[in-house]
Amino acid sequence: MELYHLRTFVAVAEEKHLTRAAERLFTSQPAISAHIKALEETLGVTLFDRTPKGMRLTRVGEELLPRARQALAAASAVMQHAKGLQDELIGSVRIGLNTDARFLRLTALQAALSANFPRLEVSMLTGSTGTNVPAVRVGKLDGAFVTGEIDDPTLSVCYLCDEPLIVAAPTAFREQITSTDVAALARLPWVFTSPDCSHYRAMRVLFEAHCCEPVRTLIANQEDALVEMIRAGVGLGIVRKGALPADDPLAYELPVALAPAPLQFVHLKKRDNDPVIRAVVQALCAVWDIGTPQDQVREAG
Amino acid sequence: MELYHLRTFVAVAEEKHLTRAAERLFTSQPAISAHIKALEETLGVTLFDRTPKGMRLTRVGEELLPRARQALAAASAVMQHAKGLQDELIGSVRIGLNTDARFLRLTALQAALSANFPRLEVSMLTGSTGTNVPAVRVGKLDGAFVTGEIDDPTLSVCYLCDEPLIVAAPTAFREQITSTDVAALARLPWVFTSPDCSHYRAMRVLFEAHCCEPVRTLIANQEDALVEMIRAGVGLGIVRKGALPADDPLAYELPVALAPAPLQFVHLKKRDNDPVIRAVVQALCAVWDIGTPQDQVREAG
DNA sequence: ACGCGCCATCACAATTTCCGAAGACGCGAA
DNA sequence: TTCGCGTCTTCGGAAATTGTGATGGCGCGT
Repeated sequence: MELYHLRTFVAVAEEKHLTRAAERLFTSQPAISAHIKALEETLGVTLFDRTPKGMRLTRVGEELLPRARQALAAASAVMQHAKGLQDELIGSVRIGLNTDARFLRLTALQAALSANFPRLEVSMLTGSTGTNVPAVRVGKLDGAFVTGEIDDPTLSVCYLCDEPLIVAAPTAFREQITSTDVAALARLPWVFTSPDCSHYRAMRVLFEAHCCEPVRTLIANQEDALVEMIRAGVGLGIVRKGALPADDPLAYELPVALAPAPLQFVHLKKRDNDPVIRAVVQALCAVWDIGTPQDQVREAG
Repeated sequence: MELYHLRTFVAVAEEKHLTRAAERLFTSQPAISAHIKALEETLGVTLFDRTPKGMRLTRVGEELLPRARQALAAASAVMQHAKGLQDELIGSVRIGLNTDARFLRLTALQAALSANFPRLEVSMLTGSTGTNVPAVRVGKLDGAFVTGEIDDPTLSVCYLCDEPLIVAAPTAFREQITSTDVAALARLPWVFTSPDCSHYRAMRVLFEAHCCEPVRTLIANQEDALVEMIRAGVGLGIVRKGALPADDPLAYELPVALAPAPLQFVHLKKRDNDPVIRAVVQALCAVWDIGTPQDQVREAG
């Protein structure tokens, strides 16, 4: 028994004629006849009395008709519900973070997403550029914030802004620091970031340009931890300019030129057309006030 | 969208593998794949995430699954209900009567029918042999009691018993009746039945055998009316033996030999295998204590 | 008696569905 | 890394189902 049997059953019961039911269902009268016959055979009952004036429901048919309608309505409800769902974005998205929430404008992102896609569940998961990239690659994250150049052909990258980086020094070091010559600074203790972190790369670029290697004092991979270490006098470090207040009494910025690091959002390139990804990218573009996603998403490498 | 799409959808959702779902549904795996693909296309949504380990329900799929189950259950309810109905006799049957209820053992017939077929609606409609036969022929009655030979190839006849017929005379006529010679009796007034009635034929047979024609005084086509006329002294008449009490003070039986009239039940021959007809015939056989229906139903003519 | 409308049946065509094989892909073990 | 395994998808052709138009039977009304 299939739905078309029931559709035909109901149509014939309502029209009381195979001919009219056939017209209503845009098919031929023999087809309708066959449907009814097949249905009667599989159900093992007679649904209609055949009269010269048409088809009249049997008592059994009368009992079965409302149930057939109910089955059709249930099937229709599936279609209906699907129709309602097909444009709505439903599902979950896991976004990896690589620095603090405020800098990433997460509240605005969340607001934009929940306004446009109220049924999308968003998970913001802390991490770092170094951990986020492989997580996106293996599907543990749907997308992630990263800093610095990404060189992976399987990823799509969406540029958001440039993060200015600075060399920060503890106020306690002020008298030891006689010049901002990099080679001289390299002899002082430095707070490292883990190789995961994008700042690590900036640091390597800086010192490799001057052919020197700083003393590795401590490793921190969380920006606020890094800043705290610097302020506590553990050593110098590279941080986002925004992470260090201008009037901080315990640390200050050294006038060393550092290339800014680009803040970006990455996701698997093969999911470029995934509606969830498009939704997130669209929200990001609104939050960061950049153009249409198409203009901004470019291939990595 | 057809039911098999939903069946496959539910099976795949439960088995989480096209392969296993295919086994469960006794079909091939590409067929299952096509079902899901077609369903997703018609619904306009993605129901499953394809993973190397199998199929995982999408959030949308999860929302749709219970509704799909509901539709299948509703369809199954139609089947179930039909199964329950297919052996039960449902409908109505109209039976024509040709004489009084007690003689036809109607209470016993009704009891037998309602015991075996509680959902069968039985209508007992008064009439006469002459009106019943055409009513059965055109379908106004499903079956009827008739008396006398029926000569219609479209009807099936079920013999029930012989009705003894008698010539009844008013007690007031006793002195006028000097002999039981039919020709002499024919000169007295007679209460006729209508030509519809089976007794009419008996009367014609009687008088034609003696080449005489009685005086037609009155016509009654209801047996109790007939008896009342006779008892009132209107004339002689032919009645069922049981319709005239042996000790009736107003009428008595004349010793005239009359062939008994067979009481029978007739129905359209083409409905021999109609379950409703079979049910009625079966009940009649039980009530009249005759053999199986097959043995008793014989062709008319 | 005839035409009309209804449904059932038939043979054949159109469509759909199904199947087996081959391909793509990710995963895990060697 | 490479191979084998299991998964789903796709493909072409076969099989089954469904649909079509013509035909016939039947009852009814003109």
